[in-house]
Amino acid sequence: MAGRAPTIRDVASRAGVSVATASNVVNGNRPVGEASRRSVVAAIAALGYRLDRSASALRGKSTRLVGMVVPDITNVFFASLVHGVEALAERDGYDLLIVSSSEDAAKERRRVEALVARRIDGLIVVPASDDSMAAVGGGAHAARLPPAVLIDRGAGAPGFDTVHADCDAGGYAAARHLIGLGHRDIAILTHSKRLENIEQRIAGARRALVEAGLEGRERVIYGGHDLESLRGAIELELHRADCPTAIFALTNVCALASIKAARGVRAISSFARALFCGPPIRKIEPLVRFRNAAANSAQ
Amino acid sequence: MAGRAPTIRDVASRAGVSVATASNVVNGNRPVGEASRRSVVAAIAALGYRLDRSASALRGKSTRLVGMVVPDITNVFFASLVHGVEALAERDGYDLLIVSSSEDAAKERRRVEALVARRIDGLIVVPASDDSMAAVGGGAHAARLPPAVLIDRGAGAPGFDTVHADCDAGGYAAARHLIGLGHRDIAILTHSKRLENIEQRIAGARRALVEAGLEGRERVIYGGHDLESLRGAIELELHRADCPTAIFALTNVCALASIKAARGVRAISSFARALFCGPPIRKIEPLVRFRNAAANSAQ
DNA sequence: GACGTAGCCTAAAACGTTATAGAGAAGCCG
DNA sequence: CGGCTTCTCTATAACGTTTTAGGCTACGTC
Repeated sequence: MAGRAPTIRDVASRAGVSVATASNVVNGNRPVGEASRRSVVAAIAALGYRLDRSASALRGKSTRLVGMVVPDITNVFFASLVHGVEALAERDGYDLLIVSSSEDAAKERRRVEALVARRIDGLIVVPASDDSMAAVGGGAHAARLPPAVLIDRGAGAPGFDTVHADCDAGGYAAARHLIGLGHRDIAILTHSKRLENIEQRIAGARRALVEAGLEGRERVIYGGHDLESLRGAIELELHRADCPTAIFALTNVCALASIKAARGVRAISSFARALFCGPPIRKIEPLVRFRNAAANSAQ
Repeated sequence: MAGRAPTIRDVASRAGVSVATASNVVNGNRPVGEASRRSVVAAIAALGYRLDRSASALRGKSTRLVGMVVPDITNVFFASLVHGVEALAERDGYDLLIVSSSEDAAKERRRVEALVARRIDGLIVVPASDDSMAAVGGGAHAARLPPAVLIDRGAGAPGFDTVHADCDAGGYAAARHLIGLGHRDIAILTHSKRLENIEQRIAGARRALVEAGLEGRERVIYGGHDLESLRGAIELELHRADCPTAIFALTNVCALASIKAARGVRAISSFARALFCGPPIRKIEPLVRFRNAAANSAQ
């Protein structure tokens, strides 16, 4: 067995062509004659050659690496974004470097710099706040950013491509829906973070309320980014005598928190209760086991 | 402004030391005298130098890159794993390359090879099947794998470190719990994939049933990996005259499917219904908008 | 004073690839 | 036939870092 992995040099010499030609076969950068191409392909197969992306990244102008920053990979909304990006990246031969900002602008900045140090070809960010990425572009020795696109937040930030939802229209539609169902006391549950995204959803909802003559009747309830603080916040509201009859949850986490809170407030019929509203199952110790490779191989 | 990013050469010459010394200051590889260290640090700050990880990866023996393969990042169980790994990786200065295998062993293999081409320092995999990773190690020109650990599946695979739950004990505990609640007709919902993980959970549950004198009364229901096929499978069961009174859902996705199915089967009281059991809200078009950097900057 | 050792430092050779500049052959046009 | 273009190919210089091998100084010991 060969001690070290074959390099493009080995391929070239076995195929009887220059290193440059071998390289051109591998990455189709420049056209190569049919005869040369064939012998290079054969040599690659015979040696089991694999392009070393580290070297390729250093010398070439592309790393075929895309960086992605999300506030919380555990949130299925962001996970879905990652999923979509990953699929397209794979299709085009890119690999995805995913980092988490934990909704923290400072950490986001640090992580972006780490990605830039990897010479990523492109950057996709769900910013921690609307203006957090603006800071990364500036400064004396600012990280020279690759082409970057902001998703979900920071819509229209100068210097970036952005993709975002029309939150005003969404908020309006959601509120209209609840009003149409006959609700007059609507609570709006959201995270206590100044985000255009959120404010526009609220603005849209308010517009619908005003149109329906319900001006000022909504209550906006703020919680953190975690399920539990949101649940606590909305639960407090649901226990009041004049509790709302509907909740407009501004994000998926808010919706989950609302459902959790509602379960505790009203009775739910027996079958479903047994299934998912019963007393929590005795916490089963995960009983996690570790086995090491040496032991595994020994068997 | 400097046209190109400063290199360690620039740092060294500004600090009046050799490149090797500057490098040693940056990565603490070998001790450096206090005076030299200071002037290097000062030069780094003045120039805004940042280590180029591509070059570092090529020359050095470590890339500070960890690869991670999960079947589906959208599944919150795997997302949580990623979250934990990412946190530790960041703490230790590693970046995480995450790829998705889509529960497909062939794709898993391709993705692992792509990661190896990046010279990752380590590999963490939730295998598509118990033996899918065994194949990657072998072969004539097999990908020379870095230290790798298998999570959740492929427990005890030779050549790998593995981390996994004690599924038999878990299945036993879950079934005991349901039996304790008085259930005699228990359905087991799971994915139709041959996985030790799953089989041991079923075995554990069966053990509990046998102990309770309920031998053979369980029904094992198989669905795919997606919510909808699982929901369809369990719903069929729930509509039978002799429908089970409890479901042991073998994974989180199975549990979600069970809940979805159960909602359609029994009435749920009004308040909760309005919240999350009402007719689905009119699908609100996301109204996604794109804006490009040029336009954003022009404002 | 010779010698060994420890501590700090440097020059230069890698690492495996891609980009550049240009060479040689073949074909076409006047 | 000279000059031009086109096509294929090659030799070689990067890319920015880390590692290797060794050199110099200072210090203690015999």
